[in-house]
Amino acid sequence: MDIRTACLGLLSYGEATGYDIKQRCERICSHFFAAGYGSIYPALAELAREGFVACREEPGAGGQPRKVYSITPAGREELLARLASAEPKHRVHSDFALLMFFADLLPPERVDAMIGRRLGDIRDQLERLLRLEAAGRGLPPGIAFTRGMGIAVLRATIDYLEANRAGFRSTLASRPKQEDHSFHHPDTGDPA
Amino acid sequence: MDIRTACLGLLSYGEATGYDIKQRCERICSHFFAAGYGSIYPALAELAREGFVACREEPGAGGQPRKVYSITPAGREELLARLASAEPKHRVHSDFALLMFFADLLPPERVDAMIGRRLGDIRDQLERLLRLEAAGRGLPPGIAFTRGMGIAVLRATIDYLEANRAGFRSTLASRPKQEDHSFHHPDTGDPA
DNA sequence: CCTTACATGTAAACCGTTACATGATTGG
DNA sequence: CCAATCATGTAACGGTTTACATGTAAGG
Repeated sequence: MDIRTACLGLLSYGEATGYDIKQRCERICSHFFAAGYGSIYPALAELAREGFVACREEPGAGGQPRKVYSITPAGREELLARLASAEPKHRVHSDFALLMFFADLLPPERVDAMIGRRLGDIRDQLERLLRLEAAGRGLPPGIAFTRGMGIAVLRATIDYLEANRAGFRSTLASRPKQEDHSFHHPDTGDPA
Repeated sequence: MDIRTACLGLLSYGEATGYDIKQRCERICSHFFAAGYGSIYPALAELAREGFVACREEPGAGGQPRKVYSITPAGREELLARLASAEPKHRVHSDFALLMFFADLLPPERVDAMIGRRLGDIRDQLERLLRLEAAGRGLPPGIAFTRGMGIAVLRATIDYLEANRAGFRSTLASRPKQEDHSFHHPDTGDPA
């Protein structure tokens, strides 16, 4: 699903500026979706060109004009169509995991430090999601569902990292460099 | 981290053809990294040009030549340098979650069906990771660590989905369409 | 006979991220 | 005075996906 659809969807929850959309994303769906201004503004401009959103100009804080976008009936229809034809893909791209994957090529302290930093990031994300309920009572069902899913995954990750950090570190320390642990011949897995 | 580095890393575990690399990826790190042939082959060609991998041609099954790549000492050095300077980013892009996020715009049966399909995918992935240990005894520490992390996250997701599927469905059914659940005025969260 | 697995590669299209460019206001 | 917040946008670059192009061998 592209960013245009996501913006349209976010706008189905109420009008917003490009800036607002980014903030909303970060607050409520940063655990499975991210977008930068460089994607959002052009997306909004195109949606406006296509008539799926309307734009109203307002003087914002400081006298500079701000563009408040709202979804149009045509936009709602389009959103429904796009959601109906979207495939529910799911992909994770984790350099953190990749680095852990090659951990025996790195100094154990660095690996441990990375785990520490990652734990910090995850805890921040988790707190953000927990705060979300405290503030917005009676969240829309979709938002509550994805929030719960995020919390479950984040907690599981924290638990795993905390439970295995020390053991991983000592395993790495006791086996300084990547010795020849076979991984090529039987190609790890199938009967072949 | 780009695909070139990832290929170099995979080759640090033993020589392989482009085809092998893709299979390995799918078997052991598909839960946090993916690459298609269209990325792998050019990556390998460039690494060879730079002298980080060596290429040996062999007659493969069927008489067609296959190119077996192996990492060179220069490649090992380069890999170390790249891993040392890599930032441990982590990003999830989930259209599945996005669709759940906008669930009240979709027919409840479709939402439920998507959850069912997703559960199937996750269970397949989980099984693949579980099989990995049964086959390759004594996995390298990094691989064992990321495998464990994947299993933990996958299990947590399955548990969440199973526990909340029915409730989500009935919530959606009892509230047919996106009524005006405010999400704009207090902007969900902070004191502003 | 047909499909799956093995095997390699190119080119174009599509998308998104990053960096750049600008500017006012508020609070420390 | 400096940093942060609010606010909008463009352009270049980098990266991946998809489609195209080709061919053998084994198994059902």
